[in-house]
Amino acid sequence: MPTLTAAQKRAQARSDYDAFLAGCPSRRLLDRISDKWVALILAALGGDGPHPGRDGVGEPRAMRYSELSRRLAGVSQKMLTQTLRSLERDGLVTRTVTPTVPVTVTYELTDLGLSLHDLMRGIKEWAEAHMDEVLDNREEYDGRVG
Amino acid sequence: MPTLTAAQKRAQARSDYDAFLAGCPSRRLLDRISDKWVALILAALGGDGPHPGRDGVGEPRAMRYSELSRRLAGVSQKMLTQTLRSLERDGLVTRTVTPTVPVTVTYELTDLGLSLHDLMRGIKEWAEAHMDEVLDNREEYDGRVG
DNA sequence: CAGGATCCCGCTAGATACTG
DNA sequence: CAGTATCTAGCGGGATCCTG
Repeated sequence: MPTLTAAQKRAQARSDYDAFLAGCPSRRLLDRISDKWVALILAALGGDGPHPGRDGVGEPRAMRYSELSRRLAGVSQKMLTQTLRSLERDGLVTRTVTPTVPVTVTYELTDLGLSLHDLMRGIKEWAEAHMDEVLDNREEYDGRVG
Repeated sequence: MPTLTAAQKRAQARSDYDAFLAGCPSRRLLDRISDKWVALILAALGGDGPHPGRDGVGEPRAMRYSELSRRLAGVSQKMLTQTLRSLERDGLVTRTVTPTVPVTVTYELTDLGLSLHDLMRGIKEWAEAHMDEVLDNREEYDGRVG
C-alpha cells in the first residue's frame, strides 16, 4: 500500500471538513475558537494591545498566569484556566511550569496558535475600530424599529 | 469650535476602545461577533463554501431565510432569526422584504459586514484546515495527561 | 415562507472557599 | 502564585405551537 505523508493526509482530509455541516468536527472547533476569551488570550499572548511608544503592536511573548489575569480585565479564574487548558489541549499554547517557590507558570503561543492569532487579532481590532459605526447603526435601527 | 469630520471623530474614538477592558463597549461587540452562527452566516452570505467547480470561493450574494437555514445545517429558527436581527441592528447585513405571496425575505452583507467577513472567513477556513492537527494534539494531550 | 411567542431544560459563567 | 473544587443562579438555546 502507498504511504501517505502527514501533509498529504492533511490535504486529503481538509476537503472533507465543512463547518457548514452540523456533524463535522470543524463545526465544534469553530465554536471553540469563536469565543471572546480565546480571542483575548491569543491577542494578549500575541503581544497585542497598547505598548508605550509602539502603537499597539508587539511581539509574541510568554506570559504568566497572573499577568494574563490582569490583562484580561474581568475574567474569572475559572474561565481563564478553563480556556487556557482547552487551548493547550488543542495545541495552540504551551504551558510551562518552573519549579520556583511559589511556582511559576507561563503560557506561550505555539506556531499553530500564532497562525490563528494572526486571524483573531484582526477580529479584536475590527471590533475596536468599528465600534462607533456599529453604535450609530444600533441607534438608527432602534429609532426606526424600536 | 472646530468641526470634526466623521472620520476624524472615529479615529479619535478608536484609540479609546480597548477590548481588554471589561467595561469597554468593544468587549461586548467582540463577544457578539465571536459566535459560530455569526461566523457561519457571514461565511454563507460572503459566498463561501463548496461551489461546484469553484474551489470554495464565491461572490457575496443575497440569500433567502430558508436558503440560509438549509446552508447552516442544524441551526434553529430562533438562533438564525436572533443572530440575523443582531447583525441587522449592528449594520452588518440588510434585510429586504419583497411583498410577494408568500413574502420573500433576503439578507445581504453591507460594506461593514463584508469587511468583517473578510476576517471571519479566515477563521472558518482555519478550523477546517487545521482540524487534523488539532485532533492529533488532543489525542497526544489526553494520552499524556489522561 | 419567514418568522413571533412560549415553555423549559441544561450547561456554563461567576462567586466563593480551599490548597500545593 | 496558580490553580482545584463546589455550588448556584441565570440564560443560551432547542422544541413546539402559532401567524401574516
